[in-house]
Amino acid sequence: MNHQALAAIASDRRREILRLLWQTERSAGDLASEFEISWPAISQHLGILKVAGLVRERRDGRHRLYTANPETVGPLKAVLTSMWEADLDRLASHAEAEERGK
Amino acid sequence: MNHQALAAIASDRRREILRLLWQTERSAGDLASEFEISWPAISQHLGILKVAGLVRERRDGRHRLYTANPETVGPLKAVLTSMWEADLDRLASHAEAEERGK
DNA sequence: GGCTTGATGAAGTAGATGCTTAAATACTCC
DNA sequence: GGAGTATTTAAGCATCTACTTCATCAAGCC
Repeated sequence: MNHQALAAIASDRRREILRLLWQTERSAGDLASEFEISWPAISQHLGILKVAGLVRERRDGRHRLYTANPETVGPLKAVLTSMWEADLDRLASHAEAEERGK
Repeated sequence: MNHQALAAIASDRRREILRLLWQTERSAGDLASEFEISWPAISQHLGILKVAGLVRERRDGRHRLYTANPETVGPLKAVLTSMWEADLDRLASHAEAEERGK
């Protein structure tokens, strides 16, 4: 565990990315299509996660495939899992509020 | 565990504060004397830690005494301990570098 | 080679963060 | 109640962060 890893998972966006990459390997573009922000933004987050050692990159033709690194993410699993649940709750209540606000 | 807690411990300074408060109860001023930054800066960090639920405040006369909240810090203990070690290592190597640089 | 697709790099910007100093509040003691 | 001490609040500033758009690079296809 290092500072960069902690800073990396302190960001909502990067936790979302990490959650997807924990489940399955994905290309940067595939990943970007899940979010409403630009490709370069995703690319920047991936760079931060990579420097922190939380994700691994593998090249396959013109794709770069990313996965969560079990070695480094493993020890954080408990924290991340509880955060992911909190994220989902938060998203749900946000959606409800939007609904009410209409 | 909530977002605020994670953001709170992502800061080097706040982890240092939390480390001191994990060991013993301290007043804000006592705490401030351990650092080279101003009292208000410490107060602001304490406010963030308090909102995150990581520290508790108790008033005693004209002092306000702070402690780490075992309920919320407990689950983070593993992460924090490893970070505290990393912090100490980092400080040590920083000091060495300073020494060499003279 | 030249075009297309997948992805990163570079430069700029708005908003958040960490600090500062100065002013205000809360409590005690006389 | 007035003075002094402990601490927070307010306002302002510099730096950092997350994002944007535009430019560039790398690999495969014809």
